[in-house]
Amino acid sequence: MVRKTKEEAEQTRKDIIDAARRVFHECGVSRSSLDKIAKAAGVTRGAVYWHFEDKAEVFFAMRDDVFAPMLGCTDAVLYDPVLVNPLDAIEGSIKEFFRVLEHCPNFREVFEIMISRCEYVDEFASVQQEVGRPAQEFLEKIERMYRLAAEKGYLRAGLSPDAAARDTWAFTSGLLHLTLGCRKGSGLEKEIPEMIAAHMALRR
Amino acid sequence: MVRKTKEEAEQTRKDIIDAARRVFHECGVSRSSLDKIAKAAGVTRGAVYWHFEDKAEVFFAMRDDVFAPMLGCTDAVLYDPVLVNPLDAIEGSIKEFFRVLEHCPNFREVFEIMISRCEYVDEFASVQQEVGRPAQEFLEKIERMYRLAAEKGYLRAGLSPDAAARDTWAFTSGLLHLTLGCRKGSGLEKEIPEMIAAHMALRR
DNA sequence: TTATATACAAACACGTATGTATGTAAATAT
DNA sequence: ATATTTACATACATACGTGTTTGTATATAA
Repeated sequence: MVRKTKEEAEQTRKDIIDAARRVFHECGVSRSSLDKIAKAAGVTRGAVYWHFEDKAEVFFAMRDDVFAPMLGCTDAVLYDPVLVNPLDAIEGSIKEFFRVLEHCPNFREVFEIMISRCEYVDEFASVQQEVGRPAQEFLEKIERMYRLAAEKGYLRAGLSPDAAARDTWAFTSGLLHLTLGCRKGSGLEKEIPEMIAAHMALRR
Repeated sequence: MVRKTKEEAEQTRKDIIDAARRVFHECGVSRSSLDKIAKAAGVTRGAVYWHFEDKAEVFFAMRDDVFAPMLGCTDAVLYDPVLVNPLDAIEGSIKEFFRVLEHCPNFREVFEIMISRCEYVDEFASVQQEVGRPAQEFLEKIERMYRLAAEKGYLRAGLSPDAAARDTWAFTSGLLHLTLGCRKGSGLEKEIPEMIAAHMALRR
């Protein structure tokens, strides 16, 4: 049998994305040939070329699958109305981010691919810009939260909300890279929540 | 003429490393064929294979060329006896790191290659571990400096030196990735010194 | 019910990267 | 002065990845 129903076809599309994530993670993006991916998904390159233009499009599909849900998770905490102190919201959302990263292998794999298994040149150069946008948005979100915290009197006296935001921004980025990159498997994950708590304690 | 003197041969070796840095930076490591590198250096692949085993060895040679000098630069400030306050030493050495990064294109290119133009799999998987060691050493160095600062009474009361060190560690890593990665060319470089100053001010 | 579009598999053509083997002129050792 | 390395350039064989084309059985539309 060759022809599949629409639902079956949609499933193979998902299978390909799933396989791509595994192969990208194991071989790196450039060494992941479409044939490897196809075989990992139990199909041939024909199926891959049917569903996607080329490897870059597979990559983008894989990324989009986890990026939006991840933002949803953290924003849910960041804007949780139960948290009256914006500093609690910031701390909670950053903790939530790393909690998801640790417990959801799919998310973790995609982030690891993007951080240390992909070369940002040519058709992937744009990825860096696209990663830059969420990073920029994160900065703007916590800037607003810090300003709110300052208005409500929760921010330590004498602290500039914008400076605090940029510091937290760099801290979070560094923590992400350290935990997924060079310090992977060093037990750093266990210390992350207290590092975040200590970071926030500095500005309370 | 084919045969060169020892000095000339050493020069072509350096030429190859120099060309490799440029090509790696432009094309990414995986798409940098040895032929591209050879042509950029004005030689053929024969010369490259004479001086190096394979591409990985070229990569490691290129990296070693800048890593040691960079550590020397930052340590010189970190252990400068003129700076009696260890917090000044920490602030100075981090600022020095980013100053060198901004003003020395060679260093900058190598760091950009390692951060966003190389896939850490297979023969390059070790690179991540090797990058992890300097990162670990940096953490230990500033831990000692923060403890010293605490002993001397320069550290803000109630602050744990180790927690402060880990926070600074993540902050520095994040700043590096943000300035070389997704936020490149966004004018972030100008703000770096004041971000570092603000970061350190939090613990004085 | 027949026609057509779909969802792939299989085959083809092409370029490109790699490692190695061979050739060679000049530097260096003897 | 001759022999032997050295420092490459050139040529060869092989493998691999890509994009495209063709074939085809079946789902779906008409």
